[in-house]
Amino acid sequence: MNMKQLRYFYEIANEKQITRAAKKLHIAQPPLSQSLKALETRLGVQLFERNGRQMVLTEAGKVLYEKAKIMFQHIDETIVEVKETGQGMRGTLAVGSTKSCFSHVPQKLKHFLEQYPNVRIKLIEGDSYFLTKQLLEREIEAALVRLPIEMNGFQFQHLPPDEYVAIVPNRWLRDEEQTEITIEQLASIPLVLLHRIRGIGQFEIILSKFKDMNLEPQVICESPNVDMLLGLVNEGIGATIIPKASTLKNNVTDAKILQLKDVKLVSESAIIWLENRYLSKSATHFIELFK
Amino acid sequence: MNMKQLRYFYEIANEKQITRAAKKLHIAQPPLSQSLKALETRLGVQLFERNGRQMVLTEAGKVLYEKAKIMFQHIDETIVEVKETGQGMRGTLAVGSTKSCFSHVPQKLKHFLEQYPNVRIKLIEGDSYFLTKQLLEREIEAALVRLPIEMNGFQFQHLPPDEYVAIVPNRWLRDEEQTEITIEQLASIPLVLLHRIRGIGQFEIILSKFKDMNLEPQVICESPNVDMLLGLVNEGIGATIIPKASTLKNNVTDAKILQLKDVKLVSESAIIWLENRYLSKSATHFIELFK
DNA sequence: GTAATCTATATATATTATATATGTCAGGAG
DNA sequence: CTCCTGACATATATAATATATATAGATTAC
Repeated sequence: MNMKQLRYFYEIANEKQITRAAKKLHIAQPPLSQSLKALETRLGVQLFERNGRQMVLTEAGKVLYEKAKIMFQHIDETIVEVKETGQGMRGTLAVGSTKSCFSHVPQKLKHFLEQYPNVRIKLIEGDSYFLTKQLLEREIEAALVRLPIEMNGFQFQHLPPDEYVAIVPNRWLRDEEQTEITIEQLASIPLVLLHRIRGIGQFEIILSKFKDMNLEPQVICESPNVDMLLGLVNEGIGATIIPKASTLKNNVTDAKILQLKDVKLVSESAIIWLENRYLSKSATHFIELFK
Repeated sequence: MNMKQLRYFYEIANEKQITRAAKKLHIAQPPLSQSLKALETRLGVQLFERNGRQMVLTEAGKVLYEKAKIMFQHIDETIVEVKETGQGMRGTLAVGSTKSCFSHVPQKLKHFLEQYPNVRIKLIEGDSYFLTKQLLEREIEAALVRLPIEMNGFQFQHLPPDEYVAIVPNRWLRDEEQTEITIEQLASIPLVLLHRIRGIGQFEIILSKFKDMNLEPQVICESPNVDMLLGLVNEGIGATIIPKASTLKNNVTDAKILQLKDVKLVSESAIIWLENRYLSKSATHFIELFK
């Protein structure tokens, strides 16, 4: 079925006259007569009664008229939805974040949803390796990860730098008011550290700091999961060194957050996405928020 | 929006490749590329990601794909419904009948509905004048009426002829076994007779029979409504002369149906419809049953 | 009965859709 | 790494379709 023919038919039905409909449609009358005839021939059905100069819908014509009305509505809706989706005003945006970067997410997400209330967010969590794999498989469009990572094929936008802090169980603290700790002191406490499953990352950077000072830390546990580490710390099993933003409101309970005194250890994180690939407007808008 | 473009888009989405879609659509590849581009331009939205040789739907493309699927279904349904309505397989058929002709209706209607189960019948009742008016106003497409009527502008099909009978209350009957009555006898009984609101009809024909025999009937009441007449007869107020088919199963209770002995009085009735006007296929089918 | 007005038809023209030929780019084999 | 294959994109030519103009036929109003 041809949309133009259908719209012409619809206008004739509204105007009950071919000539008047033609004027409304800004075309001449003969092509409109022909168009109607062509439609009737294709459907094998008479759509109008022609009594002299009166054009009255037949039963079949009435059916088509009602159906056409619905169809036009549907088309209009479709156009709006498709356009809005294309402009990132609507649809689903899938993004990922490592646990240690998640602290950046809530605020940005809030701003994003204020601006684009019809966009639905799909959030997934995982380590950098998993997230880059998800990116390549197009399961997500952007991911927040800790640097360094292998950046080949990705574009990125740095997040605000994030100082490392030590989380030390109360039993190793000298006094209540302590706010700092040295690397040397940390070397004497059992450590549980972040370590991604594969590739180099923060783990190696932290160890190098000890090595620079000829210290040998007691690493008793490593895990890619910040929550697990903090669980161990809260149990008093050991201390950890993590980016400050990884400490959320309620995940440090029986330990204290201390600044590193004699070293400047900064964690770089970034939002990354695939290079030279289609990026949805929603994703573009989301990434924009981090600039 | 253009249906052809939409169907092309849909096929590309299915085949995930323009070349393959073009083969399925029996067109060359370049016009298909152009068609897609034109659609994207018109919507102002990218519908596919083109990564090398891969064609993957964008978010907006997915939206359009799903909407298109629904739209095609709707179109298919519409075509079937419109065609069926045009062929009289579906829709509403409005017909009218006088009360006195109604006895013809139930059986025919049964046959009709067996053959066209998706057609809905709208039945109205009224006198000939009302029904012809309804025909001219296109409220009904056919009507069963008693003849004679003014046939200008109508086509008709005769119904089986119908003998007049007398309905006489028990109090005027000589014996239980009586099955006939003469005009002369009827002239001595008060009569309640059918008489349409305007125009000539059966009333005049019946009176002429009395006049032919130099008899003066005692017409105490006339009405266009058979049921009213029979109500009066059943109350013993008078006798009546009506076509036999007007007596239904349960509307003659305290009176007896007697044949007219010395005159042959036959009522002609017909199904009538507008001449030189569009007649729906349903109506055509219905009228066909009376041939 | 005649003028006015509407639909239908015939033919010409403009627009659009499609085909052919060719260019460009990405991915895979040697 | 280079060449080859296969896919999409572009340019141009041709076919199909839609539209316009002119005109005939038909019906209503005066």
